[in-house]
Amino acid sequence: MTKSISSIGQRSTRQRTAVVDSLQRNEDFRSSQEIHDQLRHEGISVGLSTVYRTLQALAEAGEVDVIVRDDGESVYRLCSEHHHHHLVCRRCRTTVELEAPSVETWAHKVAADHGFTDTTHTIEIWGLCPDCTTAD
Amino acid sequence: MTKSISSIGQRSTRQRTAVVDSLQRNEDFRSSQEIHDQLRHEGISVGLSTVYRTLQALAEAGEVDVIVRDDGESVYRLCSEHHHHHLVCRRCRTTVELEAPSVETWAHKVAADHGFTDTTHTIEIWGLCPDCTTAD
DNA sequence: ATAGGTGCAAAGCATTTGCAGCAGC
DNA sequence: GCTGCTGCAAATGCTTTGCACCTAT
Repeated sequence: MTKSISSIGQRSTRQRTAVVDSLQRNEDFRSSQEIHDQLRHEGISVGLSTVYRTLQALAEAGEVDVIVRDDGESVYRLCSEHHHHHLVCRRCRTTVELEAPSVETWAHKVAADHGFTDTTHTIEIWGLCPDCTTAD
Repeated sequence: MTKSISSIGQRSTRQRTAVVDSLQRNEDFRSSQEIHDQLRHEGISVGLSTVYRTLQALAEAGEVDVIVRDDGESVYRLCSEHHHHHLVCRRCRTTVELEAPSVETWAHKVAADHGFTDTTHTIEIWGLCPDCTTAD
């Protein structure tokens, strides 16, 4: 299970394990800095650059989902094995994972119709979750 | 026609006119810096901060579309009067404006199903346009 | 005349990078 | 012991801000 995760790099280090562990214990998208902070609070000292480098490697290896928030900060989350999208609370960041075969199909069809190749897409839905709606 | 554009701020200045003009003459998404560069090449001197401030104001007024690129840079484009999405060439930035009523519906429905309120969504499709595909 | 706008330079942030030291293998 | 990994600090790149000057009204 941790097997596939350690598919990045050639060595298993305390730092990488810590970052991956942190990802595994969290459902929502978090930035490098947030992950770094959490580790620090847990008493685990890992350099910020190492966190960045690790997340980057994981993203390249396809082990994590990356989305760029409206403010330009990149946030990461371990992803399930297949493509999906998210419904995110803009206040508390609660995240619901969505599957949308019909939208996938639509995206590829539309792109193909216009002669585009090698397509990818970004679909994110933002809103207020039930709790935050009530909290108003 | 320029009327609605001048809806930001209280004064009509050379600089704002220049930025809006530049937007009107371009179909694709461009960053503040790119717009600033273009104006400079046209011999129009406008401070970079002014470009940023103007685009920000336009975005707040809903006059332009903003999307955050994968690298975290914000890019702007005058938007038509209604909600829509984009198919963008990741190499040359050619942009096709899309309308997708079915996807709109899907997004709102999915959000509502999970009890989310006040929802918005981001849908961008990236790929290589026909020209750039051929250029390989 | 008088606020709102502008421009510069400095500050802020997230992220990347160079390099010397450290540690898996 | 070699090589990859780490961590610091400095650098980078986009964006924001403070502040004095300018200018449309």
